[in-house]
Amino acid sequence: MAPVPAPAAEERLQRSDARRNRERILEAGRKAFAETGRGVQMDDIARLAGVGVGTVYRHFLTKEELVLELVRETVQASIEAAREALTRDDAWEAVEWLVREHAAKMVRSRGLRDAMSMIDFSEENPWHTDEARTQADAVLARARDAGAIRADMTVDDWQALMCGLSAAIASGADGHRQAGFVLAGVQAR
Amino acid sequence: MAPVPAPAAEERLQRSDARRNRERILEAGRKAFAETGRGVQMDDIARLAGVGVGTVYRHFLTKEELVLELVRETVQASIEAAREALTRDDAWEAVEWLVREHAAKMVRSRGLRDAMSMIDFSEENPWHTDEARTQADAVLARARDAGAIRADMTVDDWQALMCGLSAAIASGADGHRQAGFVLAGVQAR
Amino acid sequence: MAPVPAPAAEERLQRSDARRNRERILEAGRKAFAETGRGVQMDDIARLAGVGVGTVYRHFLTKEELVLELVRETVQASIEAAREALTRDDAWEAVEWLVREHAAKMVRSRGLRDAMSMIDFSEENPWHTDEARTQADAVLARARDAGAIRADMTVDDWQALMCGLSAAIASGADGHRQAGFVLAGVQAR
Amino acid sequence: MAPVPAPAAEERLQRSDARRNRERILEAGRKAFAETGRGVQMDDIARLAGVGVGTVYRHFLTKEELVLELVRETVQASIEAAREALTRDDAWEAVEWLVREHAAKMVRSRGLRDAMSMIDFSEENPWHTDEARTQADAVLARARDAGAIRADMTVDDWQALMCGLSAAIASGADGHRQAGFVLAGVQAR
DNA sequence: GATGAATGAGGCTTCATTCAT
DNA sequence: CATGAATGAAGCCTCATTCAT
Repeated sequence: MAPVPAPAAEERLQRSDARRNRERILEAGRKAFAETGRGVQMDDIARLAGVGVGTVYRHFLTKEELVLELVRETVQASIEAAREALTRDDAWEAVEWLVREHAAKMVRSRGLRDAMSMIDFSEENPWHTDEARTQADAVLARARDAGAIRADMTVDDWQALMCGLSAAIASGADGHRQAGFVLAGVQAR
Repeated sequence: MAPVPAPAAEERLQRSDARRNRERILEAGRKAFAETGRGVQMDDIARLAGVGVGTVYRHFLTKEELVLELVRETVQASIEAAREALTRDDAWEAVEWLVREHAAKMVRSRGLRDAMSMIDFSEENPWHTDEARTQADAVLARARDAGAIRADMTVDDWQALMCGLSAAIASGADGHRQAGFVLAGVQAR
Repeated sequence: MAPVPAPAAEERLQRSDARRNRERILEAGRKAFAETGRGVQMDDIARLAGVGVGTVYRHFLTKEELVLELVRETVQASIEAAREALTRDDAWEAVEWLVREHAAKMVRSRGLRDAMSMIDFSEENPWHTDEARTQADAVLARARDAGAIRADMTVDDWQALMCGLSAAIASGADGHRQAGFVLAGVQAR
Repeated sequence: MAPVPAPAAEERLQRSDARRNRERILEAGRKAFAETGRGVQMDDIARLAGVGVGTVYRHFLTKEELVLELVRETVQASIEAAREALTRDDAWEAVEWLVREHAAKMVRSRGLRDAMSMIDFSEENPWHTDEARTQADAVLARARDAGAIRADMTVDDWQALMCGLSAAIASGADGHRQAGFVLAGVQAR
């Protein structure tokens, strides 16, 4: 009787709008960090995204939440990179590719380092999640077993090295060269 | 050279007082950064130093000035470390000692990294001074010539590596291990 | 009286729907005030009512309108209570019943006091309408004439007393006891 | 040697300034509440006091702290009023004077009621302190023993009555008349 | 009509810096 | 010179209200 509109369709529409806005905000966040560094203000991000501040806060409860999400994306990409790396036949090449990928990512957005440093000691540091550590360790373990990298290298070592690499690049260094040093540092022998 | 007129006794007293205050403020700044990281407030530093904020501002025109001085000290120490390193007979040992010295310094005060990152792109970044670069290069050049480190390594590479090492340690990593990776990374072969 | 044209069946449906929604919103408003006090947000009320905020605004142009309606209901109930009271034979009993009724209502929803205080000085304070004052006065006049309550008591006194009683109860006091004090306060002698 | 200035004297000077500012802020708070009710903004209070917002926050950590202090003052006055009341020979007169004093205070600043309602359920509601309750009870106990007021009246009853009286007056009622009703309500018989 | 995402003015609070004592 | 109270611009966040779907 009462013509109930198919909610699924309608909801999905709304959601697609909202999802698009969310994406625009994250995109704005990335740009803003890249340009302004940790000094970014929520209002700036909102303006860049072309939405009101309220909308930013509808999608991210606090500034930290937004930053956290930005880092989560990076971590997620890192996890996927590790998976991708594992498809290589050569254990060392996998490690190499992983480092270069990370370096490339940081070169593309040096601001990410700032975002990362803002939550270094947050309870929910996405780098400390099981998945992030496990995926990285899969690459490391294979390389260790193959005798490609130092036998004593741990995930913690690895993550700290990536952190250092990020900082070096963020400070303006040449990503390719820094990646080279890191690789030479971890290689067996 | 220029014959500075001997200051009156009273003046000298004041000056020594002032110098002592300045030192206490810097010391407080070090502690404050170590404890609170980039969140330090001028009031905190003043309280730690046992002086009023006004006094802090008498010695340092702005917060950035104070931070800058903190970093300058680090850079100065680094310069002296390089000099000290050069007294070693072995070119590689000099490099090794320099890296470990830097790591040790950062372990002692992880907060320093925060101070350093606050002025990364300041016009007057003390790491970019001639003296800092020249001294470091002296150590590097000798090691390069001795075939101890990669032949293509530049001062820029080096400083970025130190920056990365600092960040890695600041993030909680084991200083000794990280230093090890850096050393392996720069070593020839 | 005025012969209203019978609305089309469809229209009537919509109206009954709308009326039902309106009632749900008011009910939600009551609950929300009871739970959250003056801190209620329009979104809370909407959620409680199971409708969107937009719907709340379709029925009430502003938050104040909604609150006003909540108070109007209370006032209306008070008017009807006065009518009911007048059916009692005993003039004092009528007064007593009226006070106890008010107290009971406030005990049931201490949040109402908050709603009431939000519009205390609104132009349209429903307590200030003729009907509210006249009905109350009918009870008072009879009691005055019967020598049951102080001869000098005005409607203004009465309404202020009810206001005070509400506040006392809202602050957590025992409704029965407070009603007792009010009654003793108005009784003749 | 170093001529240390008598700190006591200097400090007292500073403090007298600060104390004066604190007083001006409280005074401004009283006025602001009286004029604007609970809607007062910290900026308004600062402007009224002729100081910057920062100064307000130097003296009161949060808005609630300021409001709390405003209420504390009222409570303190109430405590002193109770002491004063006890100097009367007649137990009933003491009660009467206390009620009238409270009413007079609320007439002088109807806005106080708003301040009070803002912290009704705060953990530190100053009305709930031992001293406030004990002092009031001293007056009540004497009056109870003298048979001047209802034998069953508790401090809780009393405080709720004062709360109601405040609300009634704040709503615009005649303070003298309302006080009269309260007194009649508590009197024995 | 209903929905709820979007809006943005406005509120509270912080903190680098200034200045009267 | 030292002090620390005062300053106020600026940041984060809220919430009544609007409006596209």
